[in-house]
Amino acid sequence: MTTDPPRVLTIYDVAERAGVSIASVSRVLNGHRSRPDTQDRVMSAVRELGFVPSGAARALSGQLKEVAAVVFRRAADSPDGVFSDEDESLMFAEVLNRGIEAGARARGFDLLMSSVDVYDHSPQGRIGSLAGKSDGLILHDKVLSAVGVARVARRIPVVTLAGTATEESVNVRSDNAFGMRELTSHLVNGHGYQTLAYLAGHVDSPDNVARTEALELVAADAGAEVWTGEIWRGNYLASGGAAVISRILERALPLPNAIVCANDQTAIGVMFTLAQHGIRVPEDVAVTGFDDIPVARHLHSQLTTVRQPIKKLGATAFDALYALITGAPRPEQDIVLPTELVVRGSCGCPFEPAGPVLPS
Amino acid sequence: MTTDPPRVLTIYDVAERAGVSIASVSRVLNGHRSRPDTQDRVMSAVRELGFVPSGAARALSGQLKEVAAVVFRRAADSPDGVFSDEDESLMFAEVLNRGIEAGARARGFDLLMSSVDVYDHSPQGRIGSLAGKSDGLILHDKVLSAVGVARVARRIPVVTLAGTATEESVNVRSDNAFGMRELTSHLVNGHGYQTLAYLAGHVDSPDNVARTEALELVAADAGAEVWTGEIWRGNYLASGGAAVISRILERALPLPNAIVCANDQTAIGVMFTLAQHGIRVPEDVAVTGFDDIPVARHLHSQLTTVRQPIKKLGATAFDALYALITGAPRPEQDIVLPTELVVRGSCGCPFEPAGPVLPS
DNA sequence: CTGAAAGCGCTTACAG
DNA sequence: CTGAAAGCGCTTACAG
Repeated sequence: MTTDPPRVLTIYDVAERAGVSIASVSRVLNGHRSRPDTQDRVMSAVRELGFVPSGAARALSGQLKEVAAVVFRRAADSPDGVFSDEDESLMFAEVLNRGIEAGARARGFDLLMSSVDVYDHSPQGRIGSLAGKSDGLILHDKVLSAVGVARVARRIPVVTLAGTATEESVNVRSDNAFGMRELTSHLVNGHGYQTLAYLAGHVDSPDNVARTEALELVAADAGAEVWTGEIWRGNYLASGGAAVISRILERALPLPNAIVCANDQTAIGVMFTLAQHGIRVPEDVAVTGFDDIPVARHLHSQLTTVRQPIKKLGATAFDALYALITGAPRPEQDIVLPTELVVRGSCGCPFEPAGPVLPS
Repeated sequence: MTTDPPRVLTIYDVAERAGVSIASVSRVLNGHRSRPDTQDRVMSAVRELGFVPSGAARALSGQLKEVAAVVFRRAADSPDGVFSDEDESLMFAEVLNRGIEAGARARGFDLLMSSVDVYDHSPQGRIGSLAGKSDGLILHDKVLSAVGVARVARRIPVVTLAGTATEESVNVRSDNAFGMRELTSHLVNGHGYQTLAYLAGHVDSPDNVARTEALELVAADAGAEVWTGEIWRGNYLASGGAAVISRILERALPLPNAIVCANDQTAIGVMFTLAQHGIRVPEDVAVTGFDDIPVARHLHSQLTTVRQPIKKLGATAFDALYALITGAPRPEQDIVLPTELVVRGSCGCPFEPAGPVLPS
């Protein structure tokens, strides 16, 4: 019946109300052994007061913050019209984050999300600050160099996605080589295509390297040509894929039998630009993707691609981080999840949509 | 040249290395007055050591955590096929979050993102924990009841989005009434439609209430009928819109001249289901949305809708929260941003796409 | 099982 | 402008 002061509550208030010491309150709150009636009194006091412990104080006393920081790159709004809100479509990174979220939720962790601009070449500051606010870091592809990762990983647990494992950090990726081998084999052996162009992602990303190599290997085996090089260089974005095709067509360069895109997003740009020029997929040229992002099945024509278990990749990354944080048995340094070829229409296979697709 | 122990660095290490007291280190780090040479020595030590201050300790000493928590609802995967990864498309909430992020970035804040399941009716626990880890909360629509908001807002700064302002919290919303009046007037006065159905969102959400009222008012003025009621009740999701239309058609109930959807996402489901049944938009029935989410312009037919400044809404919410946190002059309790009618083809207007749209 | 007390790593009056 | 010291709100050996 007394009006409590609007001051923020501490464990002392709870202790006073429950008639016990702050140590007991702390123990009950953390589920340590204590007499049932002590528990009751503390819990009642907590409930009546609406007490919420200070995360900062817990963390300072050596407890976990129960926060994992996730860092990813976000494209600045690109200037060119059509794909200018490319970053506003749900792509790979977003699905990945949902997977991480699912993993985090299961452990009662919250996620500190931090995007760094594509053009920010020294996100060290941001990442340092995140390290101070979290128990561990999950870094998407291309956020930090291997050296940068190694440095940060010495201070705080780090898991990279589609990166490279270091001495101290764990990497989670999917089996790019397997997926690309299956896809390439389908194209050259299944369809008999003789010329494949590889529309690359960031040339130095491990994913991109692995995909190129697998493609070239299988194609060489089957005696098919692979076109690569400067002009076929994209950036994992739809706008990049569109730009490459525009350039090719402008210069009236020949098209291959199939354009193998580094990822689905690139394929979206490619198919769009081809359509603009009246070039039909797959009749005039086959196009394939990589990832199987949700929109892939709503495209025209429906995209043949390699499915990565995107959400699972995210959840696995969190689990690995959690193991690192809690000092559980160290997870493998390089965790590889399986991929799967998904044949739809854009490779030239007859394809009947399994169900209705979104109106478009 | 000595190997430092792998122990985590503190301000004491920096002080020792710089040959000053920890107080001086703290001052330099926080940009307070100090002699240039003190600054230099401290900064050098910080750099050489790679020191990152403990967020927990700063927070415990009464400093800001520089973290804002954002809570939003996320639909659990719905069981029905077509829209089952509805939550995997970039919709309203995601764009809103990007706006919040932009605002936060400008102030050096990080965002603790936390989604609560649609069916979680007591997210108190999660929200309590977030309150302990952040300087303030931004709550999306329908996360907490007004009473719940009021309670939390007594402990920590709170800004709600599309909610209701309380004594302690600030609300940010857009001008639903204005937008809906414009839209309705366009339909009844511009097109002369006599019957409008309102496909509702969550019946008790303030947005939904405001939209219904505005619609009914303008329609009544023009002598047009508005159909509402149980059968026209949706849930802001595409699957909800689809379900309503399916039911209507199953029972062979009549269609109105125009279906005014509570939001764009609902309209997507509506247009999809109409198309399935061979009913043409806008020839057989006009359809409109609300929000102008990015995909709205890629739909067939292109959606006439009311544009909310979604990103700006998010950024404004953060700014209001920041004002609350820093004790700046208190922002208005109810901040209202303008809306704008966007006429495209789905209302029956002749409409020539301004530019190319995504292939589909 | 419980309480008194030290300690986590910072910030900030308070003297100087 | 600088340093010694108190204090932020918890957790956890250490005694009892």
